[in-house]
Amino acid sequence: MNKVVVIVGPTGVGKTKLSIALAKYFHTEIINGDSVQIYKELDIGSAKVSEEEKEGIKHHLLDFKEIEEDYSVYEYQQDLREKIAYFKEKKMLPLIVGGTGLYLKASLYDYTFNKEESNRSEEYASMSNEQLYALLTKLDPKEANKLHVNNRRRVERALNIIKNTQKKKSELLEAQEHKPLYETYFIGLTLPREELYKRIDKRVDLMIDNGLLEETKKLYDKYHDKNYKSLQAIGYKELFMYYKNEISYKEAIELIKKKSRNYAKRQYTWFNNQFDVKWFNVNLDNFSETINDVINYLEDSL
RNA sequence: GGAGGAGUAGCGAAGUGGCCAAACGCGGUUGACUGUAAAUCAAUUCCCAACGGGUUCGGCGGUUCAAAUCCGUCCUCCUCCA
Repeated sequence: MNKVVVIVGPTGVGKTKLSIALAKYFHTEIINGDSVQIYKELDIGSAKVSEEEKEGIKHHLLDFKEIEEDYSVYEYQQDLREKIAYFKEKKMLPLIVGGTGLYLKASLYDYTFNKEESNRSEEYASMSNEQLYALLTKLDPKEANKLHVNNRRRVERALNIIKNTQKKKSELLEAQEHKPLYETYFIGLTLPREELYKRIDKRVDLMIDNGLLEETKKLYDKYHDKNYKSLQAIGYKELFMYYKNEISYKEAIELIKKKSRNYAKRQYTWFNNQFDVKWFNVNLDNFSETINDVINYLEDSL
């Protein structure tokens, strides 16, 4: 089985910095595992690596989709697997850096998506949560049991799958084995919660200093009448609300910080419960020590 | 110095004798996750050896079978008049 290294961790711990060091050490390149950094034009707000920070290391699956493109796990899964194969061919260690749990899980494990699944139907729009849930309970009780009535998005999705494939979603899932496809080493970076939150808050202020307002304003002028999902990302969504005069500037900034903190927490939940992660405490005063710890661990394990 | 108003859980804010450990919102914590995932959703949030118990509603004291709610007093804050 192919060996793959994945750097995970909440937003703002220093994954990017570590990834560059590892890429240099292992003479390899970096594959992005973040659902937002995939998009062009979302640079500052998504904390995308700058050219300078890259230090000449090549990045894949980064900054390559247009804002208006509808990219999802399905495409990512194909792209990432292709990349891993490409790395193998080049005899390079696939080094993935990312925070999007589902994208990684779906790609590194044997998740199967059916082509017909994707079409979304509008016919449910007028139905209440309860009605939708009742319908799902009738068509696929097992799936309904896993979902909460209020999770409308998921309930609708299950109904669409049943409609498009003529199969129960629960059956489609049960047919899969969820086995890992690669010998994956999950490296996790972590910080005490309070410390992390402070860093996240500070980083948002820093983004503003680095021109987040200019970046978002430009996007707003271009796309404000569209509803692209790429622009639902933290930072962009809130600033758009500000430009639309729905909230004040101060509220927007506070919201961005809060959403980022909430997101970091959700990332922990995912990584802790979905992957077998080897965690490393980040040494803020001496990051190279953290880098060394990781390298030592990988040298012993790989 | 005088007149009025206010002090409720981490914050905001209901409640004005029993159904109050105290609505609701925010924030926090925990969790779910197979095509919107930086999304969506759920649970929990005074303390504990927890289907039970212990302490709360600025402090102290009182009335009452029963108080966050009534009375007295003290403290703090706000507005107005001097």
